[in-house]
Amino acid sequence: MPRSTTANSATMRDVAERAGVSVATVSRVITGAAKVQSDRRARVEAAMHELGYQPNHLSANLRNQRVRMIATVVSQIDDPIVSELVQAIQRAASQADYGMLLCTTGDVASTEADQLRGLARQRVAGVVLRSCDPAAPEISELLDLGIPVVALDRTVRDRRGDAVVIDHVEGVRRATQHLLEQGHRRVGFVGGSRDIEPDALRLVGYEAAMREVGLDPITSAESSRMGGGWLGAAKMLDRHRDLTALIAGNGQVALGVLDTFRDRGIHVPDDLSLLVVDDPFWCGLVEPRITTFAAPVQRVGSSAVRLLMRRLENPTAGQRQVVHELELRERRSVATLAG
Amino acid sequence: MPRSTTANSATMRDVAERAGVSVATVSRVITGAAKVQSDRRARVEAAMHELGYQPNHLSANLRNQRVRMIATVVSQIDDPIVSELVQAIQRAASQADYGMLLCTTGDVASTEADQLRGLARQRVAGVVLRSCDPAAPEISELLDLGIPVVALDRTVRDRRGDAVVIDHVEGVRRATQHLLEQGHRRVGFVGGSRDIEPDALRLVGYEAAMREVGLDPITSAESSRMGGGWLGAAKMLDRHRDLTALIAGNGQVALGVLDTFRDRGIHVPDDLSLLVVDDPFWCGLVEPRITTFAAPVQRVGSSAVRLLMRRLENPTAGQRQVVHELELRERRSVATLAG
DNA sequence: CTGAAAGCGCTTACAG
DNA sequence: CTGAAAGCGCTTACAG
Repeated sequence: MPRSTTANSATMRDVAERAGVSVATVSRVITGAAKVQSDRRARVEAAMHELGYQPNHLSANLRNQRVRMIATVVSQIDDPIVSELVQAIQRAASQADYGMLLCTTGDVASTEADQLRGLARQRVAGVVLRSCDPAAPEISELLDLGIPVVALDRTVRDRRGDAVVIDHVEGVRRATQHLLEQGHRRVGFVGGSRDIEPDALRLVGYEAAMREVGLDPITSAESSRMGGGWLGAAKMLDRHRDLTALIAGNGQVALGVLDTFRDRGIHVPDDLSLLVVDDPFWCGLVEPRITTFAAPVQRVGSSAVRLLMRRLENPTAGQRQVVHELELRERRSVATLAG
Repeated sequence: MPRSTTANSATMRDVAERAGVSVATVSRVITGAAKVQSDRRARVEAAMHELGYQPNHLSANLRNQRVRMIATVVSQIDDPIVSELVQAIQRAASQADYGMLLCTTGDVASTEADQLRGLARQRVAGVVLRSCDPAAPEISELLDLGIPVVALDRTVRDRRGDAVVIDHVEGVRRATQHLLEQGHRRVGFVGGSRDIEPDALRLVGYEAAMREVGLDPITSAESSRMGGGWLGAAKMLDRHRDLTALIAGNGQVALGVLDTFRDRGIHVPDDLSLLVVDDPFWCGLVEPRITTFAAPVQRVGSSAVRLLMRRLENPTAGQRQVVHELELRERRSVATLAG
């Protein structure tokens, strides 16, 4: 008869009694942390089976002062790029035998702070943070508790954490150069909000490339969502009728840009060339397939988990930063202009 | 000087000492579970602040025998429908002050079993399960432990759990009727795999609607992914040259169907009408915008969390099932045939 | 290799 | 309203 107070749930103690061994031995069998005589091991395994024993990690967590879970904090996941990223993180975590807690912030700093505070209380093993508030004190509190934080794609002020960096400036610089090489001169950049770090950096990369060849940048930065792309493209096309190519600063904005194109009956690439930064799945499926410059999202996600796991194993390891570059995925949305 | 053994982390005991009260009082202040004299309360709050105290849920979890986390188990999230669903679940959980653990199974039964076993060990508060193996014994083990399981969109054999059901049969029956009402007779259904419950049910709904009016069903069920739609549509178009409309059985399959259309230069809706079951965001954005029949995904997600919360509050409540219907979102991909 | 025992940091019945 | 104490179910140094 189990003595456990939790309804119909055997404990290690029940198993130990049934197998005629100590709870220490049962624990050793389960964790595999130490050798146990094979006949005792067999008795323990039989007892576990007979009792339908399910280990209770709650107590192990307390004892070990850690949960085998990492947290991923992002704005929202109903953006194909983000869900691809989260998926990659989840897979990598799962392979390392860690669960993944998903937190969304809607890019609202106070929500992010709430989430981070909750993660501290839960003592998650680590957090992958695509932050909207680099200076949040909650980040430091996590670090103070010994919970590693990996900054993903967005800087964090507290420099104790590792980081996965995407080189947006250089990537978009090269993206712009790609258009210039195809003979385009009047190239506009419909970007996301300047308040969002990667979007701001992309704008910088574009401007750099244009200025390097003595051209005036033509930019818009309404918002990082679809509506911003729609509005930005509309205004830009009104003001600059001689544009031959547009760069959409991210996947959401690109959807809006395409909407504007449709409103006006603009055909890609005959009327206007289009290059998208980021490569959501639909860019490879629409007609015409869209040329993109994109980070290797899967690898970005697994890098983050790798950094986290490394620090979990060695909390005092030197601070590390992994940089990923954007890569050209050439498709059919960019026309080559005659000399 | 804190006595805690965990590095630089104050415990309730440290707070109690500093405030000159018992740990019980500190606990009462934090949980708000009982009244505390206001001056003592103030002392406790001051002490917490001075020590930078962060409550440690690990111990509370053990004591309470539950974590304030629910788990969501789905195949993968890089499908817009699934990420929308997961997002909705995450939001609803967050509003109820629960965290959300995300598990993906790739629709592989053994992976799902592993995940469920892990959730049992972690003693999550509840699980929202879009299962690929209705008969998995791990589901019963969760229920045995008193962990509520809500079956989402896919049946679970163990009938102790609540369920959120989507009425695919009736929905697709009506979708098919919608096409018939527009004058179509030769309507094909490019569905997902018959091994996946919702896809199988959708096929049934289509066949029912066709037979009701004395028409022969024309179906394909290659796989539930994009490739299945591509192949299925190609074969079907080869064999049935007189088709006037196609139904794509889910969003992934629809992408493949569109690929086939592009390969063959088929224009929607002039050459062929298209109706998609499910409404991933891109259906409202492509040209022409695609008419769909879809479940209210947000509400499906929040229903699941509501059922879970209800059962958490009252574990012995009667078993409940919430049914959602597919709704028509009429756009421009279906032509009306004369006659 | 094995067991008795301490302890992880909370919460809550119990007594006052 | 408050405190002392038990206990949640494990893991692991310690002694043998």
